[in-house]
Amino acid sequence: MISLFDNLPLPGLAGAGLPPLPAAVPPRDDDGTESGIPSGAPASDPVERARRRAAGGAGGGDGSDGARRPGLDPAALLEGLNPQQRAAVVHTGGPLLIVAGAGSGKTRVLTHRIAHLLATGQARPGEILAITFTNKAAAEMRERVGTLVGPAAGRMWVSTFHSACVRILRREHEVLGLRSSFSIYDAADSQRLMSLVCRQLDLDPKRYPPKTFSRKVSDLKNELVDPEEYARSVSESNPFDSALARAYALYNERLRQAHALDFDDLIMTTVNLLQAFPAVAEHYRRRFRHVLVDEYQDTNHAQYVLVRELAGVDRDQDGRADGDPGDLPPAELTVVGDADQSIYAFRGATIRNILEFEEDYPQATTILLEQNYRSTQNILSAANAVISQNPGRRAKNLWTESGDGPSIVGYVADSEHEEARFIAEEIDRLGDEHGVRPGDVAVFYRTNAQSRALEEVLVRTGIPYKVVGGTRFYERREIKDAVAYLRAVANPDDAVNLRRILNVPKRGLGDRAEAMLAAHAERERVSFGQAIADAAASGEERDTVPEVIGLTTRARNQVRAFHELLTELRDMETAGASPAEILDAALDRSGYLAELRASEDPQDATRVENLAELHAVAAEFAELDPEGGLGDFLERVALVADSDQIPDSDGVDQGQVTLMTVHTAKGLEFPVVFVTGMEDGTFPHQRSLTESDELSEERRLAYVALTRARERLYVSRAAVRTAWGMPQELPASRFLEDIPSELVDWRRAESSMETLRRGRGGSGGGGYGSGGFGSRSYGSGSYGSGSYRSGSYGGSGQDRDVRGGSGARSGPVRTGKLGVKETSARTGAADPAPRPAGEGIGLDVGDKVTHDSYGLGTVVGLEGAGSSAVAKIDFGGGQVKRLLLRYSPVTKL
DNA sequence: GTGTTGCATCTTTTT
DNA sequence: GATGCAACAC
Repeated sequence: MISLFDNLPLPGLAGAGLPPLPAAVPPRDDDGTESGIPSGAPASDPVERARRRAAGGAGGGDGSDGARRPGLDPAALLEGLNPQQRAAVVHTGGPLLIVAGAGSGKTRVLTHRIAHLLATGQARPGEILAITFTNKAAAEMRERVGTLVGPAAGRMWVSTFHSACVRILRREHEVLGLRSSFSIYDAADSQRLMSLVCRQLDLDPKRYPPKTFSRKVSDLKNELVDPEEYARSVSESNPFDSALARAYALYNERLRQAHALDFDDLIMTTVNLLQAFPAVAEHYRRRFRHVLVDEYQDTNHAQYVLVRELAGVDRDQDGRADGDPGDLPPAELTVVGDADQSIYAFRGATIRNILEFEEDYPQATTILLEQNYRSTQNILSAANAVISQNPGRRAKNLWTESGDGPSIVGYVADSEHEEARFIAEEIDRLGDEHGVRPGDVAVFYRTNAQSRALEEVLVRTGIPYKVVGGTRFYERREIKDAVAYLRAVANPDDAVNLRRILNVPKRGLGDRAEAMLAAHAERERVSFGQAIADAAASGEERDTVPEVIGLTTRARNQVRAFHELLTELRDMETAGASPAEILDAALDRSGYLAELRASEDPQDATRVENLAELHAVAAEFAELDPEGGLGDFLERVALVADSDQIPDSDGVDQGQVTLMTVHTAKGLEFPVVFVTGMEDGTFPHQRSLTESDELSEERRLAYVALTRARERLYVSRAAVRTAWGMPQELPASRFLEDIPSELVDWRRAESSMETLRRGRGGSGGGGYGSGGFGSRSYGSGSYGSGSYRSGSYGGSGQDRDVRGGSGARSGPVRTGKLGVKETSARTGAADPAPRPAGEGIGLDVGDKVTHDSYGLGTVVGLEGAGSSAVAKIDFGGGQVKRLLLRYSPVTKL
C-alpha cells in the first residue's frame, strides 16, 4: 500500500532554471483507493521514514534522492547557526512559529530546516511544500535548498501561494467545470469585467464606481465570502451594498462563463475545492507532510484557511465523512514571519494570523530570532526606535555584533529636486571616497510618482540607475493587447480578452458591433466567443446557426476576418506551435505591429520594443521548457511581479543604483540605502494620517525601509514637494523624530523656509504676514552652491551645530507627537489668528486669504475635512493652488 | 465609427 | 503632469 504512495510519478526536471510549471504536478490516484490506506506509520516518524526509503527504494528511479547525497550530514547543516536558529532547524513535532526579525537569517533557517528534514529522513522531497509570496523568494529558496541537497530539491513544491493554487486548480479543473486553459485575470482585467457588469446592471458609475466594486469584491474573496453569503448578509435597504451584492454575483457568473479566475479566486477556489472534495484534499494532505510558509504576517484570511486545509489541521472538526479520523495526522506546519514587517494589510493581509498563531495552534512552539546579521547597530537602533512606537506590539529587539558603524545621515532639502541632487552628489562622493559602486546603492520612496525627480537628476549626473516597479511590463497596453490575443486563442470563451482585442487594431468594430455581439451571446445563452463564431458563419452554416442581428454587412465581414484570424492562430497551437510563434503570427496577421510601426508617435516606437521584449520572453520560455504550451506560458505571464525583475545583488560590474518603493524593497538588502520623502503626508502617506491602524502600517513600512540598509543609511525629506501638479509644503515625518538624535548626523537640518520663519520671530505668533519672500525660495537657485553645500562636505563640527538646533525644527511646523486628528486644526503654521469654532478650518468658498509666499488669494474650493482638508485658492494671475490647510501658512482675512 | 477635446482623477503599496 | 474616459464633431 505504501508503495502506491511512493510510486507517485516524479515531475520532470526539464527547465531547470525555471520554476516548475503546473504540468509537472504528479497525477493523482483518485479512484478512492487512497482513503483506504491504513496509515501504519505517521509521516513524522523518522525511523519509519528511513525504513520506507530503504525498503521501497525511491520511486521513479530517482537515484539522486537527497538523502543519498554524500555530504548531506545533518550535523553539518547546523554549523554556523546561533542557538535559536539551530532550535528552529531541528524542531520536530508540533507546529512551529519562527518570529524572525529583519535580517535575522530567516531564509537560511528555512532552507536549512528543509535540508535537515531530508538529511534526517524525516521527509522526502516530494512531501515538502514551501510557500512564499513572491516568485523571487521562491526561486531563491529553491536555489538555496538545491545547493544544500542537490537535484532532489526539484521534487519539492516551492512556490507562491498563487502558483501553488494554479497547479492544483489546473489538475482539478474538470471537477470545477473549468477548461484546463482557464484564464487568469489580473486586477485590470477584473476591473474591466466589473465595468461591463455594472453597465449591464445599469448602475450609475458615479455612485457605484466599478473600481470600488472590484476592490470590494477582492476583499470579500479574501475573506472567503461568496456572492450568496454576501447577499444574505446585506440589508436590502442599503442601496450600495445590495448593488454590490448583485454586481458580485453577476461578476462571478461572467467569470465562470469566460472560464476565467481572478487573482483572489485562485486562493478562494482552491479552498472551496479542498473543502468540497475530501478526496482531493486528502490527496494533497498525503502528499505534503511538511508545510512551510514564509512571510506569514502577510497572509490573508483565505490564505490562512488554505494553509489549514493543506496541512489538514481542522480535519476532525469539519467533516471527514469517511469516519476515519485517526488516519492521517496533520502535516507539520512551520511558519516564519515578523509582525513588524506586515505591510500588506491594505490588501487583506491580517496581522492577526501571526499574532495569534499560538492560539490557533495550541501545541505550537515559538522561536524568536533577534540577532541581526545584516545591519550596523546604529541602523538597528534607529529602526527599533521607530517601530517601538507602535501600540500592541510584541516586544522585539534586534541586535548585532557587527558594531555601530557610521552615523545615519539626515538631510532636509527645500524641494524634491534638491533632495535628489543631494542624493546624486552623495552617491558620487561615496564612490570616490569609499569605493561604493552604484549597484550597492538603493533609493527608496513611498510612492512610485516620487521616482521622477530622482530620475531626472540621475540622468543628468550620469549615474546609472534602474527603476524597479512603476508601470509594470505586463500592464503596459501593448503587452496586455498582445497577451489578450494569446489568451483569446487559448481560451475561446474569454470574453474580457476577446472584447479587448475585437477592435484592436481598428477594424471598424466599434461599440455598436460589440453590443450586438454581446446581446446575441446573452439571447442565445452562448459565450461571447461563440457569438463571434456565429456572426462569422457563412454559406451553408448560416442555416444552422442563429443569426446575429443588427450587424451591418461590413461589420459582419470584419467579424468574419477576425474570427478567421483566431481560428488560424488556434490551428497553429493545435499543430504544436510555440507561444513565440503564435505571438508572432498574432501581431503580424492582425496588423497590430504594422500599425505601431507606421505610427508617428514616438511612444509607439517604445511599444514595438516592448513587444520585441515580450517576444524574447516567449522565445526564452520555449528554449527552457520546450514542452511548455501556450497555457503554461500564459500562466507564467499572469503570475509575474515586479520584484521578480530585481537584479541579483552580486553582479560583477559596477551595477546600477536601484530605485524602488519600500514595498518592493521588502526582503532585499543594500550596503547603502537612501530613504527619501520622509515627510508627514508622503511617508507616512496622507491617507494613513487619520487612521491609527494605517499609521501603524506606515510605521512598519518605515521599519522595513530602515532595516534594508547594511552599512550606510540616509534619511531625507523635502520641505516642498510637488504633488498633483502643485507644490505642497510638508512637515518632517514623525518617524524622523522617533529616531534618537544622537544617531543622526544632520547634514542640513531645516529648510530655507523654516530657517527664515524661525529667524523672523519664530514659532510663536504672528510672523506670518504677507510674504516678503516669494515663491523664489522654492527655486533651486536661491541657495544652491552657497554656504550649506560646502558645509555638508565640510567638517563635522558644523554639522553638529546644525544638529543641535534641530530641536527647533519641529517647533513651527508641528507640535509634538500628539494625536493628529484632534490637534490638526490647531497645529501647524497656519494659525496666527484664532479660528472660528466649529468647522475645524473655518474657511468657506469665497473667503479672502493671504499666504506667506503666494500673497492674497480667494478660496475657490474646499475638499476633504479635518486634518486632510485641502483648499483650492486662486492667487490671481492664473495661479490656482491646492493647499493642504493643515500645513499651509494660510490666513483668513 | 472614428478622432479630438476637455474633464476628472489620480498617487499608495501587489500576487 | 499624465492618463483615461465621456462628450462632441466629423
